[in-house]
Amino acid sequence: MRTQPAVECSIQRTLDLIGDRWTLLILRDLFRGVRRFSRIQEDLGIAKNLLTDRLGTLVDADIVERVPYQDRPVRHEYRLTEKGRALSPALLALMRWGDQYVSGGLAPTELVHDDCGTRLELQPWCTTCNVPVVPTDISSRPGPGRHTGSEDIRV
Amino acid sequence: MRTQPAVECSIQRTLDLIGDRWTLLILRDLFRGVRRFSRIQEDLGIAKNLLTDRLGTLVDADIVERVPYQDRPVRHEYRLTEKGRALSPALLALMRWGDQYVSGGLAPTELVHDDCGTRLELQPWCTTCNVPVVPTDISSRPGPGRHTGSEDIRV
DNA sequence: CGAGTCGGTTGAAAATCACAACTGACTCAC
DNA sequence: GTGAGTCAGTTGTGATTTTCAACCGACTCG
Repeated sequence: MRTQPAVECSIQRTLDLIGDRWTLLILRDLFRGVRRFSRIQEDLGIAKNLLTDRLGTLVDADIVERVPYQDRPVRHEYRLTEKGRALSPALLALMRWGDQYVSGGLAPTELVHDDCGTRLELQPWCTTCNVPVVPTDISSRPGPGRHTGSEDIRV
Repeated sequence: MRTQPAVECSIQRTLDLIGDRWTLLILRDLFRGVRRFSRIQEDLGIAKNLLTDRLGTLVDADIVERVPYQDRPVRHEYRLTEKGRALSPALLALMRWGDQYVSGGLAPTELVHDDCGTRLELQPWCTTCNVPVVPTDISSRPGPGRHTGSEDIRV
């Protein structure tokens, strides 16, 4: 268990929720359309009791919802909520990093823009200048949710 | 330990490397400029033996490098390599998600574009159409690194 | 009726983690 | 030159988590 109190950082808060060894993998399966307990379990090789526990946590956090897909016997599947779907940029960023640095630049799966078929990149975007922004052009500042004098992040 | 063989997915490969409870938090500290063993240790509240282990893994994976910052006694600090710095979009995406859904829309820390001060968003970008792309406009296809018939990802 | 499926629960063994104590190389104050 | 302090760890032990296998209940299908 974490001994420190939660710091004023959304990365920490996020990882406290979904940052364990299995949760992001479960979410990836849900994005892929693998929504049933047994399918996820065999796809990931996760222990059943852990999958029960992790899905419960995700449902409690409103990232995933449990919806019945049949009666007699009633059985449920797990679907991403809007909050869960909002994690797609994070998953995509992890995937693109893995493509470049773990899979040797050869993506096992590419994501493409429906309209034109172009392979998608993921980068910070400035909505004012309407240009992509590289890490060296980024600064940080305290936001409206800042309560204490914690340090800034440089990316 | 994972019982399944690594599947053809860069998310899984990435999470096998950095997807444990502490590693992304350590990387966040390195992005923030917290680079010394004892500073990271007290900032995160991680056990020292675990921090030793995680930093070793990151150095082995060439995500972080161990560089001396003084002699007598020689001491080292940990710096992100280019491979490590390339994780910034993933950290940023997790941070933005946390801002919106865990910190109640109030970001403790905002990232801004140096040139204009606009708060940064992170979204998939189509370099051909020169427009941001929403999840519903994304498709997936097997990429050059695909070896087996694994399933596609929908984000 | 018997076998099979799905979505779990339970219990025990194995792995991992947290915490405290200790170490080595060195500095700095006295 | 002794004593306290710092930094970056290592080691040992007990607590927590994870894994693995077995079992269960509700139901369907043959």
